[in-house]
Amino acid sequence: MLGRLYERENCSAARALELVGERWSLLIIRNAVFAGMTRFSDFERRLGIAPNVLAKRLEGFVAAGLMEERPDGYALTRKGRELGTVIVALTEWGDRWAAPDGPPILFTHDDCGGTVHLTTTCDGCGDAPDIAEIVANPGPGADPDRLPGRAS
Amino acid sequence: MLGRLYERENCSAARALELVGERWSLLIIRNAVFAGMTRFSDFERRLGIAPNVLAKRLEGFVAAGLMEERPDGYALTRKGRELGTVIVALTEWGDRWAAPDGPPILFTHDDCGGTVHLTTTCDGCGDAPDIAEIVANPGPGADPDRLPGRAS
DNA sequence: GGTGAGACTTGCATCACGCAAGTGGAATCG
DNA sequence: CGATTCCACTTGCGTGATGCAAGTCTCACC
Repeated sequence: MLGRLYERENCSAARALELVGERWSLLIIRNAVFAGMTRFSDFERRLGIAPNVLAKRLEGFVAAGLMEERPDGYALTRKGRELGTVIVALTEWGDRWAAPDGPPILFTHDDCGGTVHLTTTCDGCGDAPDIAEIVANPGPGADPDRLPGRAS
Repeated sequence: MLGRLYERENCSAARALELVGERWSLLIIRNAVFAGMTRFSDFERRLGIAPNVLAKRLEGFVAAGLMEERPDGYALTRKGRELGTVIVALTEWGDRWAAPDGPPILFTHDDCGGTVHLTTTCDGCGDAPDIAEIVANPGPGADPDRLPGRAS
């Protein structure tokens, strides 16, 4: 968890980054979600992360409800597991723009073995709008004094 | 750009985090993508970010090809704009798990005004698999010595 | 010319991360 | 049973990152 929060931000992405925006956090979550990792020494060895940093991250995940401490390690909660979507989004972006040798990792559907991608879906017309066609608007929890910018 | 890279990681998410994993980075990108922000002082004022940190971030984004410097400010490239998907993913996660007052921001389709969500799509069966049904496998750019974990 | 705004730069203090060594407990082996 | 190994951290310290405040330079406007 970030030492100094993004307090002026009325935005769920900022809330999310307050929990997982520190160095190593999303890589720990990635290993938990997609490699089924639970044990301290596995995270430490595989990531090459310092044990004091890892301990602090895991403690923060437990406090934030992303993980629970068990006798055999740290288990993701549903809250924590659903950060998998963020990992997939990062991976797909990285595949497209930062993977000169092609995608190192492919996400597949456990049931049928098909390749899984993220897509946008419009509830109105059913299209899959490009990012350039998506605009941000205030929602039910909006605080007019704390908008990220010209969200109009 | 992270001072110390995730060199042992053969994973596009890690490559992405090397570019945008620092404090403030994704919030800057968010404001650029969804609020059309380009000017230094707007980023600085709206985010409450220190000018030396902001200058360093923007310089890094230009070097990484996420933005281009223009007479009127910093313009996103396509590479930079497509990080919008990551912002949407973070926002949706935050809406679900960290927005007690409801979603502050709703993403809508510019054309029809419908609400936009991210969904998974399986290329094999057409379903929208839950995260728990998605597994990570080595892809074309995989280096067997540098896998995030039991990616099998 | 004076003023104000924008785009940064600089200097310094505090915090975050990395490294290495260490501790304590549990399990295994001879 | 003692020695060894492994695991889960903790501790102390140095380096790098961030935040704050003041500053400089340039440009536009009056």
